[in-house]
Amino acid sequence: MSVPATNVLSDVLSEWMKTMFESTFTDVKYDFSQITVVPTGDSQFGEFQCNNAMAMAKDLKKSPRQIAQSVVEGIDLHESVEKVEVAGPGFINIYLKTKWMSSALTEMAGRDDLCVPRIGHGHTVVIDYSSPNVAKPMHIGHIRSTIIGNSIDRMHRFLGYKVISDNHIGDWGTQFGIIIMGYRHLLDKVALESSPIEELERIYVASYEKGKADEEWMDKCRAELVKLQAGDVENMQLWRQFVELSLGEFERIYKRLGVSFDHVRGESYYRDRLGDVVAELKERGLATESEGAIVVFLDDEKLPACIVRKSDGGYNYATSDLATVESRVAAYSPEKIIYVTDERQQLHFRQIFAICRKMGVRVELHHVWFGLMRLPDATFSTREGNVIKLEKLLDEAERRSLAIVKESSPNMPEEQQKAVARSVGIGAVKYADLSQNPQSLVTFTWDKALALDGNSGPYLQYAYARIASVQDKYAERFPNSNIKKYPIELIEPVERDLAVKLLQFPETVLRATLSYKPSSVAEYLYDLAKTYSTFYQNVPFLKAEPGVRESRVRLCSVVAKVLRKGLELLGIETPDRI
RNA sequence: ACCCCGGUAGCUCAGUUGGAUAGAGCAUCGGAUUUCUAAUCCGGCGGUCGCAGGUUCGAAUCCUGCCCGGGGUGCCA
Repeated sequence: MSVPATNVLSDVLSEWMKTMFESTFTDVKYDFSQITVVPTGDSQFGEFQCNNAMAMAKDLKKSPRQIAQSVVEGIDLHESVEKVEVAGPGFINIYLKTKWMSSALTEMAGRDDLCVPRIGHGHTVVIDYSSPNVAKPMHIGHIRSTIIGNSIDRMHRFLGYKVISDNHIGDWGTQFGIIIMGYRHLLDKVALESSPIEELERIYVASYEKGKADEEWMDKCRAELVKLQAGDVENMQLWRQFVELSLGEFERIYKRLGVSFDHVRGESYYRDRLGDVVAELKERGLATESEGAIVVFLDDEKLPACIVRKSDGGYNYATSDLATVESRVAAYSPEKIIYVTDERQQLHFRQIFAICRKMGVRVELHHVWFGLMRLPDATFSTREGNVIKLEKLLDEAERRSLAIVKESSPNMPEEQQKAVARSVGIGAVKYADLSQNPQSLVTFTWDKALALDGNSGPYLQYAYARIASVQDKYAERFPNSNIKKYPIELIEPVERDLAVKLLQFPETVLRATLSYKPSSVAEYLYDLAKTYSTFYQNVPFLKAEPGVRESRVRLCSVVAKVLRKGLELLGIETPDRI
C-alpha cells in the first residue's frame, strides 16, 4: 500500500488499465499502449477515468459501452481502487479507496521528495536564462526570463537533475561600439557620477538615435566595436567599466528576487573561440562566403541563411552562441541545454540548433520562449521611453503589501512587517508572471502584476500561513499529544477533495518540468489552496473531537508541505505569518 | 510576401494535449466573523470559445480558408 517512488499515480493506474484491456481482448490486435487513465474533471465521476473504450469502438466494430462493460466485468481491482463504473457513452470511472488514499498521504508526508520521482538523477542540464544586456537597466520586460528560467531551474533540481545555471549576459555585442561612441562624444560626466547606469543607457539611446540618421556615425560605431574585439587597450578599459557597473546593478536585483547562478559567463567569455568556430564551419563545408560575409546556408531546413562573420570582420550573436554550445558540451557533457528567452529569438535558435545538428553536436537543445510584455495602450519600447523599471515594480509591490500588513497585523513588530511585505510583494510579482501561459501575449497592468487577493501569490502564502498558525496553536493547546499515533481519516467530501489534489502533486510537477511550464504548478497550487480555504472555512479542526482533530491537523500539515515545496519551485517564499 | 504566436464572460486570464453541463480572478449585486488569521468563505449576474467549413461517438482543443492583433525574416541581440 504505497505510492511507488518511481511512478506517479496516473501512470500506475494507466499501466493497470492497459493490462485489464489486454486480458479482456486477448484475441484482438490492438495497440494497447495508447490506453491511459486521466484525472476526472468532476468528483462525481470518481477520481480517475479511462476514455479509450470509445476510441476502440470503431476498430473493434463493437459499441463503446459494450467494450467498457467487458473490461469492467472481468476486472481485477488495483489495490488503490474501490470500484469502477461504466458511464455515459463508455467512460470507465475509477473510484479510489479512501483508506488507500489516507496511507498514501501518510507516506507522502513522511518523504522529503513528496513522492515526486527523481527522474533526473545522473543527468546534467544547462539552463541559460535572465541574460540581460550590459549598460541597459532591467525593466519589466526582463523579468520573465529571470523568473520563468529560475523556476525551470528549481524544478529540474527537485527532480534530481544536476543543473548548471548560466546567466549569459550580453557583454560583447554591437551595442558596445554604440556606447563607446556615445561615451566619447555625448557623455555627461556629472550624471555618470550620480547614476551611472541611467547615464549609460541615455548615451546608448542617444548614440543609437544619432546612428539611425547618420550613416557615418554608425560606421564609426562599428569601427569601435572591431577595435574592442581586436583587444584595443583603451576600449577594453571602457568595456570593463561598463560591465562592472552593470553587474553590480543586476546583482542587487537578483538578490531581491532570490535568484542566483552557478555561472555568469557573458558572450565575452567565448570571444577567443569565435574565429575557431567559423574556421571549423568552413572546414566542414558548412559555411561559405557571400557578399563579403561568411554565412551558413540552411536551405535543407527551410531556414534563412545565418551569418557567422560580418563583412567588416566582426562576429555576431550566432557565432557566439555556437561557441557557447561547444564550450558547454566540452565542459559539462550535459544531456540538454535549455534557453529561456522572449519570442523574438525563435528563428535565431532554430538556426543555431540546425547548425549544431549539422556539426554533429549530440546535446539536446531546447528553446523555451515567452511572449513579450506589452502595455495596455502601447508596445513596450526603450526608445519610446515608456519603460517601467524592474526596481520600481518591486518597490511598488513591497509598498502595497506593507500597507496591508500594517492594517491586518498592527501588533507585529515593524521589522517583521517589513520582512513579510518583502516576501509577499515579491511573491505577488513572481506569481503574476508564472501563473499565465508563457506563450500568451502578456499585457502589463499594475493591478494584475501586484494582485494581492484572489488568484495571486499572497493567496497561496496566506493559506500557508494559516496552516502554520494552526500547527502552532495545536502544539500550544495539546503539548503532550503524539499526533502521529492518529491516522489521517477522510470524512468530509472536502477532505477527500483535498487528498485527491495532494496525491496529484507528483504528476503535476513531473509534467510541468517536462513541458517547461511553471504555470502548471502555479495553477495546481491555486486549486489546492482554494480547496484548502473551503476546508478551513467550513470544517472545524482544533475544535473538533479528539481523533478527528488530530486527523485534520495532520491533513493540514500535508497541505502545508505541498504548498511550501510547490511555492519553492516557483521561487516564492512562505512566511509563517503574513 | 513568407514563418511563429495569440483571439475564450465588461476587464485580465486558465483550460490536465480530443472527453461528460467551457472555468477562475477582478468588477458588480447579496450573504457569512462572540470561533482555527476576513489578504478568507458562500451565493447571484455574466459566453455564438474571432468567422466559415471539415475530420468523428465527441472539438475551445486537430485540418483548411479568411478576419484582427503581436513578433520575426543575411551583416542588431
